[in-house]
Amino acid sequence: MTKHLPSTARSLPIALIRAREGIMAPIREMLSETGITEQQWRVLRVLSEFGVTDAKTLADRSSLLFPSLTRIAATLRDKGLVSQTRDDKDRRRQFIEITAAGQSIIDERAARAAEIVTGFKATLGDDNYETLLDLLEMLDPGARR
Amino acid sequence: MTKHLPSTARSLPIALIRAREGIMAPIREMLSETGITEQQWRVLRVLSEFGVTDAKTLADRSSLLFPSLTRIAATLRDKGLVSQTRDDKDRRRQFIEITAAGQSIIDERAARAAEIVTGFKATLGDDNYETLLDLLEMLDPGARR
DNA sequence: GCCGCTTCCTTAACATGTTAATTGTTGCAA
DNA sequence: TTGCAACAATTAACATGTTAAGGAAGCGGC
Repeated sequence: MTKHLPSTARSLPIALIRAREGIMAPIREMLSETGITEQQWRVLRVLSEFGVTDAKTLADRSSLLFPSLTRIAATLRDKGLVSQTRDDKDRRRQFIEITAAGQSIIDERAARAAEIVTGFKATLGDDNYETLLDLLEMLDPGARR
Repeated sequence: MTKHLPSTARSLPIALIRAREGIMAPIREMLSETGITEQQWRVLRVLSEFGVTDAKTLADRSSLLFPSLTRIAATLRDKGLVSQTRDDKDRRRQFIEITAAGQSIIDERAARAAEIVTGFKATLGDDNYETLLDLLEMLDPGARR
């Protein structure tokens, strides 16, 4: 008996990519004027929400692989948007903190970003929006216990 | 009145990334033994489903940007998995076709790939699976009319 | 202390994502 | 036919994704 692959039009990986493309387009447009990338924005968002964070936790919360975070942190540090400090108790570890300049970038765009989110909620409907988040969470290996 | 950003835990872009991560992990594992990447697999899938395809259409159906497709096509050609031919009527255009060797890679993994899809359907439930695809499609700018 | 193991982080190497500039063709209009 | 806009594809430059290897610091047993 043969198993058939789903048509690419109903392929979950492809659907996820396309949805992400649709979501990110307006966000990238918003960020284009700031000179920071989508991932850098994500890191700043997490730092703004949680405060000082060690690198491992930051990578996890930002959904970034460690090598990516290393590069992004260096870029953000060079731009003066975050600061890095070593943990004196465990000198392998590193803490990362958002600077005032970094926080400004978040603050100046928070309203616009919230508008974009509102737009998508309107597109899907509030109920569907929550349903979608729930279903996506079921596919997240980090969220399944 | 201030608009607040959603907590990163309920952020749609981040949820999409994490879901994609969960979906792709077993697929990447399956592909690791073949030496082809997830995107190369996607291109081969589309070519297998639609037959000879011009580059522009192929990029669209594979959800790849043109520069990425250029590189991937070159890689696949070097591996002997696709062939490229110029359009004689319009020498700007290019047709791409899967080779027998390329088709073999699809055929040999189709059953395993179908199993993986079945697994996710089981995780979500069939109804939720279809709901998820529908919701994702609503976010795809290419699918909205 | 020494050894080996683990953990946190960095580097390296290659593939892709993203935007912009460039090349080669085509089609059309002055 | 010449000139130019539009189009297909490539190339370039930089950032990130992904995997593997490497380096530095802690940890435990001897």
